[in-house]
Amino acid sequence: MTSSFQAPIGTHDVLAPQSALWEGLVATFAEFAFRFGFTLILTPMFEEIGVFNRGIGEDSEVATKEMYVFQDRGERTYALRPEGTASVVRAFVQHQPTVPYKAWYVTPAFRYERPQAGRYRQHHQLGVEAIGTDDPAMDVEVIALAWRFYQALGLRRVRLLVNSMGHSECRGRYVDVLRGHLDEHRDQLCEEHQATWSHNPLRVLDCKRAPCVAVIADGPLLPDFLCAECSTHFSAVRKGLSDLGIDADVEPRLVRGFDYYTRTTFEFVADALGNAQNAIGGGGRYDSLTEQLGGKRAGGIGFGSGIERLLLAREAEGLTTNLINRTSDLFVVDTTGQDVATVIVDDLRRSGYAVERSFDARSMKSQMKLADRSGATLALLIGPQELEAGQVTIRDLRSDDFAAAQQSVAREDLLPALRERLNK
RNA sequence: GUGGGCGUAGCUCAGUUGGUUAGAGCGCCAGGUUGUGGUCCUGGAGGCCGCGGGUUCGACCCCCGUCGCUCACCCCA
Repeated sequence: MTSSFQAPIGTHDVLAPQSALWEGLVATFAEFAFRFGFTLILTPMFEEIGVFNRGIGEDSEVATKEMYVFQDRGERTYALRPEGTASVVRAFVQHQPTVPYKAWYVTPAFRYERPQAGRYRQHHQLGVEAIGTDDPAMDVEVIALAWRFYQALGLRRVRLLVNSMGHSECRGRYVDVLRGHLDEHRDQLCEEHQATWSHNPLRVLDCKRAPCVAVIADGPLLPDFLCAECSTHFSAVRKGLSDLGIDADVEPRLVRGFDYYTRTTFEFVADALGNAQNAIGGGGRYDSLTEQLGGKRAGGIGFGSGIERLLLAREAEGLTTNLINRTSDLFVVDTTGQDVATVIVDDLRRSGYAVERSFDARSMKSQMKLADRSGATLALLIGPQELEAGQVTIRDLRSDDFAAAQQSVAREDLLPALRERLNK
């Protein structure tokens, strides 16, 4: 079929009924964020390119080959947001809200990649940031929010991996030793990293290719290089998680794709997802990002979670129930020209019911069919008889008993009758 | 960026060694007499067979290109 336009590569239109799953997910996350004391933040979808480059690292995979960069008519260079954190931190630096500043967001994120299962050029993230405290209890709170949220989604096969990157000094010491180790084995690295290992040795830890994996396997481990303070911080985070009954596997080779992380880093892996795109969320602490973006020092921690992957993970775990009800309560069938329907539908909606109706003056049979398909519990029938008598016939669409399923009431008695029938 | 698979109705797919008006199921619409859905029956709408070029008397089918979808590597959500 020839169609003149279609959604760009790696992007998707989401229509009902799938979109109802999104509503449920976002609503659930909003509720949890609220419970945990986070307020909503909205920031622009694009920023000056430096906002992203400085934080995530100019030589990171995302910055070098995945960002959507463009110039506007004023020749300013902008980039479409590739992730959620940088914009929030920029807004924090700009507005200086009282600390700790705790914000949640839901946003599209853009990365120019070859699409595949669980990876898109536009994907969507739910996330939080808590800025202005170094307290490990905040790390615990942020991770707990994610964990409790996943539980509420019904996900069971999720593993939490944690690590500590230390602060700049201990990380610096580690990088020196790592660099030495890589230098020793430089010829054994994968092709790409033979050329680039020296520039940013931490990237090699992230490499999935066999040669690099082998070299890293007997290399130095980050947690062994933590200073006393970072080590204490990391212990406090692990203890806090353990106190909450949240199992965390320390993964000493876990480094994440963005350079801004310090101390705590973590990732949530959905084992139900068989493919390589099984990370449903991740995050960490970024204690120097505010300074990198021109502000005063303020420690922060956050996480982001991909909506598409959460939905894939739910599907993979066989979780089919939606988190929010998106079927109508009532369907109004009117064969008298539908002027009555217009008024009754509005009345009912003002009373709080979810009400659907048909258009184009379809036959009764046709309207009943639509009523059935709408999923509504009850149909309200208005034909010439009801119009004449000032009545409405209530028909239970979910009952097999034809006689018991139907009842006619006066228009003024409709609301009480519905309250009884629907129990709401 | 590299590599594999695939593009035929809204969806899932058939389509016989290239042969005339391209099919099915589901979905959609309308009927099955006098106001009733979920089952059943009948009928209907809906396809430049992704696009462009080539081979051929003739192409959905073969060849080339292109665009797109999809999966994997890599990276990540």
